[in-house]
Amino acid sequence: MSPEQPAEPAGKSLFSLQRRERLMEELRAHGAITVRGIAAKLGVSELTIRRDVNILADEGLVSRVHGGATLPSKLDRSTAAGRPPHHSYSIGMVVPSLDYYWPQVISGARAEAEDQNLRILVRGSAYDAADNRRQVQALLDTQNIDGLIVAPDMTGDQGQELLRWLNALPIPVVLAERRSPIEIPAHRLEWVATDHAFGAGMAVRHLWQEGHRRIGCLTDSSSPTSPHVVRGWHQALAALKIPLEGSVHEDSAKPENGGRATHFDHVLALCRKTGTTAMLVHSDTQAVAFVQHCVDKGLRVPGDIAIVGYDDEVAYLAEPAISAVRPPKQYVGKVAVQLMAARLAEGRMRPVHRIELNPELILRESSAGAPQAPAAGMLQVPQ
Amino acid sequence: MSPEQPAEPAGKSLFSLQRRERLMEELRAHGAITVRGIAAKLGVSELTIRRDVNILADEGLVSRVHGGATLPSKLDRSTAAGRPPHHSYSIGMVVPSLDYYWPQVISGARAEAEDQNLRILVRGSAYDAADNRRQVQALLDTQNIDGLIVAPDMTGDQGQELLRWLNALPIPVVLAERRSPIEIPAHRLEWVATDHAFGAGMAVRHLWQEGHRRIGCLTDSSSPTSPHVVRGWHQALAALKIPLEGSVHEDSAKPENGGRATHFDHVLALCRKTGTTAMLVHSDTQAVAFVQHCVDKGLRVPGDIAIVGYDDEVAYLAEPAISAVRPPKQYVGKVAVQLMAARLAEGRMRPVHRIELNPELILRESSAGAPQAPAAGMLQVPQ
DNA sequence: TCTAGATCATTCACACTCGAACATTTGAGG
DNA sequence: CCTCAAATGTTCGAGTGTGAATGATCTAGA
Repeated sequence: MSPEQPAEPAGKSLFSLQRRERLMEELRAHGAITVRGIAAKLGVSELTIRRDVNILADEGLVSRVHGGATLPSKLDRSTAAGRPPHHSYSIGMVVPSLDYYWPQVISGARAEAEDQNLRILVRGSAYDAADNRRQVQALLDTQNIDGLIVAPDMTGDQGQELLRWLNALPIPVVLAERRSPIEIPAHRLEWVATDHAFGAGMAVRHLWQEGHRRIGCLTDSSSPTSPHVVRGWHQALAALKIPLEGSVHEDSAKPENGGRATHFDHVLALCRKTGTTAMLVHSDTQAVAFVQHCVDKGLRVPGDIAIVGYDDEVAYLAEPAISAVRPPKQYVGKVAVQLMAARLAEGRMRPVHRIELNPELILRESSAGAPQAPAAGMLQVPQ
Repeated sequence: MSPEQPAEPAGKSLFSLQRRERLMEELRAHGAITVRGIAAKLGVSELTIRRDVNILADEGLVSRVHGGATLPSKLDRSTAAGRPPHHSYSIGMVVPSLDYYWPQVISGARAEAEDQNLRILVRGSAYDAADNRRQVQALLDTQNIDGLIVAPDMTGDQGQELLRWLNALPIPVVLAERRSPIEIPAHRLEWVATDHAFGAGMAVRHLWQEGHRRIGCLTDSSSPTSPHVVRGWHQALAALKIPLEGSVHEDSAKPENGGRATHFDHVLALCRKTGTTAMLVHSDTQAVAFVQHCVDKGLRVPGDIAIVGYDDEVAYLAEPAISAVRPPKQYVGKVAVQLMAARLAEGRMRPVHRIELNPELILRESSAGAPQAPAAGMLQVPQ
């Protein structure tokens, strides 16, 4: 391998097909890309990106423009405009982040919208109810929205009020990765969400099967996902008869924890004290940092401590690569659009659908094998 | 590297099938593999890996790229040629009754199957796990079933064992009006079910809004639906701050209750004692009989006692016509077939879907209007 | 409208990968 | 023990993907 790579953020080089896949993802997430930007992001030359764009344009998957590419447009006369676009409906989509997690959801939604011949308008928002509402209102005011897909902040009174407001909107609303709580009879709201509790349980069971008997949990309470992960962790511990007290459960978002390194040291100390040999770490960004910290401290992963991340955004980049629970992000977007399309087509007679999707557990190195065999005889070192 | 590391053909070299399995594992873990890397890891020559990749690519399990392989991609047009065989599938369907409730589910399933160009084979079964299994086995043996939609009995050890067996079947399985419990990690089972708890809650809230402050529940514990109805009733009482003790909750399936008339008299006596003016009656067959009984006893419905039935099979036949919660039976069948069709078309990559549908509340005469001025001494009747 | 700067297409070179033919090993059955 | 067939390894010429250089073309801004 040629190690004279220019500062490559992606760590490992991609195959051409993956590169084009990434390119399409970026395109669907942002609506347009620049050759320069993508080249830098993927760590290849601009020429390569141009070639990719040409290939994709030949298949009609993108429209070429000077300096980059956009989603296929009917204004692009180079393509064989064989289909009547006739956008029957327009859907607004408001998501809390355009950097993490959500680009893939958007990508799945865009792909499905294209199949269903729908127009989709995406807006990013802050992680708070007031801004959620502002963004939705903006879509309602300026565009002609027939339906809304949204992942609102649901915390506090503001969140509840927002839900009520959404429920009362005159257009159908689908929540993505959110559930309407039973306390609020938001009976018109449909949703599609990943069953994060199931995902966490799957991770715990996997670690149990690998031989771990003390399995901790490191979460980030600032994320809406976290409560579900913790719930799944609890349920799995109960099912496996692991006592809750004595199990490490730390929150990396608590302000009093000081610096991250300090907190990680604290967590490791707790692990040592309780005999914990495996950790489920929510947000695999955290997991990557945690593994790095462990390695720096001379701990072997997975020998001394096994790690499973949650989200699978960057888990594969770590060294060693981190096993992670992967929510079906593309499908969340896809199913949300399917729900919306069916609702728009069938109207009120269709019953309210609420859909949970199961995540997948991706096994990599960070959780392989039993917890450290203390005095394991040196096995043969063949070859 | 820890012991157990399969960096070499340690112990036993793998058979080709196992090797391809490993290859797919690595692929799932990292999204892509290099021929070189995988060859080194498995201790075989690169050519062997290339041959494996070709085999897997022919089956559409991977996409070939220069230097390795990736997960199947739509951008890979080598595979898209004649892949979708559109060979029509056959679906088996086993339901616990061909008289009550299920005919409409079957009707919805049949309609959707026709749209999707699927063949569907329906079998009735008894309400017990052993017969469920017999019927499913018969379908598997005699017909050529590509998928199974089933509403099994899930009670007791036999029910759990049945679920495990279904989960292990080599064909996709969709449960209808059943949920796989979290205790059993039946992770492959998908389902579509009515949210009966929501339906019961809707009924309670409706009665509350009509002015009732004591709302009882008459259930039939022999039905799998009943626990959910009771749960919804409980949750709604809690939300409305109606104390649970003092609320009438009777089970018409309990054997010691003697004849139906006797039991109904008992229930009415309880209502009188507790000041209950409204009842949610599960299975509207029961509701019809109960209304008849009330009328016979000279009680006015809804004047003296308001009734809401559950299921809406025959509720409209009573005199007066009974308000009832109507589960979206047609849609349960329809969505089950949709799930199955999508699963058969998309294969393993599709995440497991679990869908809840909301029922509808059909308002008729038996629950209209406020409770009448007390004939006997009653508790406070505000508003 | 014109100019400066950016973007694009073409060519060439290089390294790596692929596939075919042939050689070798492995395992099952006679 | 032998034979055959399937699986695997080796070699080598052809093919493929990538990047640098260069000149043509395009866009933005005055």
